[in-house]
Amino acid sequence: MSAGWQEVQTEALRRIQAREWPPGGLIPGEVALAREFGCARATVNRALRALAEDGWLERRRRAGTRVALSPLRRAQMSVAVLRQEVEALGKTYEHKLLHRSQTQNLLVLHTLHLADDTPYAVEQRDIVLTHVPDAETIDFTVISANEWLVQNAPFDHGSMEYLSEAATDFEATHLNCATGTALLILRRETFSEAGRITQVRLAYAPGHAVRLNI
Amino acid sequence: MSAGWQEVQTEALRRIQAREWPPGGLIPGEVALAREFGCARATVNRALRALAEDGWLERRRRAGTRVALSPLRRAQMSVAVLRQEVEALGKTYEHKLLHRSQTQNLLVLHTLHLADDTPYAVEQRDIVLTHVPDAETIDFTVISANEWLVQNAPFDHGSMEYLSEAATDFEATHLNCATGTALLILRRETFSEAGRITQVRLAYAPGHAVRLNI
DNA sequence: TTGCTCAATATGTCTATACATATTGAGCAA
DNA sequence: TTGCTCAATATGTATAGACATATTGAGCAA
Repeated sequence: MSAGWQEVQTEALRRIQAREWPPGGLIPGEVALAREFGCARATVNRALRALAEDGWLERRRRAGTRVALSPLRRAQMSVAVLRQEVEALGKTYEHKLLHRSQTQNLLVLHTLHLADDTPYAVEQRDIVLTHVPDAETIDFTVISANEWLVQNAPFDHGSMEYLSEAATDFEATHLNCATGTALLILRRETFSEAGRITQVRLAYAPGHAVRLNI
Repeated sequence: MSAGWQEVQTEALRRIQAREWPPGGLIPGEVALAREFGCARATVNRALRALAEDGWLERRRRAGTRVALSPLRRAQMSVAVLRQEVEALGKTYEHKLLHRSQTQNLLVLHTLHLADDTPYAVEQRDIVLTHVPDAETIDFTVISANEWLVQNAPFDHGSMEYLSEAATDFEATHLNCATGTALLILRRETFSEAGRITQVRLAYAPGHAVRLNI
C-alpha cells in the first residue's frame, strides 16, 4: 500500500499545522519522505510542490524545503463578470446603458448593473478602439461591455484595485443613495500585448462587500 | 531536442490567446500534443494542468480539455501582516496598543498601525482565549496582535471581506480624518479545528487601496 | 583573511510505462 | 422512446530511472 500524492500532501500539511515541522524549519528531503511514505520521489515532489504553490512551503534547489515563516495564505478572487456575480446570488441580472460616446480611439460607456431590479453597481469604462476595433460595432444594450470584453478581448496582464470613496452625484443618482455615501470602488485596467485595452471604474451599491475564503 | 513543459505551456497559451484554439473548443488530446511537441505525455500533462489551474483550460477525464469560456483570471491576495505591508512600501512601521480588555474567554485589543509616523490603519480585534490561551500572556505593545497571531495561531480556514464604511468617531480620531469619511474596511475571521480563533476589523486610512495584479 | 574552484547534494524536470477512473456514446432491451 | 450496460477513451496518477541545475560549503590559493 503506497500513498498517493494527496495523502502525502495531507500528512505534510498536518505536520506543518501541528508544528511538527516548525516555521522556518527544514523538512526531510524528498528521498527520505518517499522512503517513509513508501512511494516514489515524484509523488512526494508533486505533494510538496502543491504545498509550495499554496504558500505553505518554500523550496529551493540544493537548499531544501522549509516551512514558510509567515504562512501567507492566499485568497483568490476572479476577474468577475457581473452577470455571473449577480446570478450566483440567485438574483436576476439586468443592465442599462446610461451613456455612450466616442472619440477617435476611445469608446466611453457608462452602465448600470441591476440585481432583481435593484441597483448593484455603476460602471464607467473606456475602451481603446485601436486595440479592440470590434467594440465599435457592438450594441452594448444587448450585452454589457463587461461581459463582451471578458469574452472577446483576452488580456495579457492588468491590475485591480479596491478602494473606498464617497459617492459622486452621478453614482448617488443611479445607486439610489445620498451623495457622499461610502462606496466600495473597483478600478481595473487590462492590457494586451499591444497596449491598454480598457479601463474601468466600478462603484458598488452601499453595503456591498467582496468576500474571500481563505 | 524535446520541449520542456514550460515551452509546451507557453505555446499552448499562445494558441489560446491567439484563438487558434477558440473559447469553448476542444483541444487535441495529450497523446497527440505529446507527438506534436516530441515529448512525453506526462510533460504535456504538466503543462496543461498548470494552465487549467490558472483558469485557461477546463479538463475532464474522458471529455477532454477545453479552452475556458470566460477565462476567469484569478488574482491572489495574501493574508497580510501589516508590518510587512508597510515595510514593502519603504516606510517605517510602528504600532500603538490603544486598548486592552479581557473577559473570561475573550481578549479585546485595539491597535493603531503607523507608517512613517502617519496613521495607516486602526485595528479592532478579539481573540478567543479558549483556543489561543498563550495570547493572555503576551505583551502586545512589543509585537502587534496581527503579527503574533499570524506566527502563532495557525488557522484552518477563514473568511475575509472588504467593504466601505463611513469612519466612526473612534476611527476618525485615530486616523486623523473627519467622522464619516469613506474608509476601506477589512473584516477577517479565522478558525482552527477547535473553533474561531480571532475576529478583526481593520479600518485603513483614507485613500488606501488594495492592489492586485492579474 | 579573502576569494576561487569544485564536489556534493536537493530539488527540477523528463521519459516510458502502467494502471485507475470518470465519462461518453453506441448498442441493446424494455 | 426511454433506460440500461458496456466498451472505448481521455485524463489522473504512480513508478523507476536519468539527467539538469542551483546552491552550499569545504578546501585550497593568493
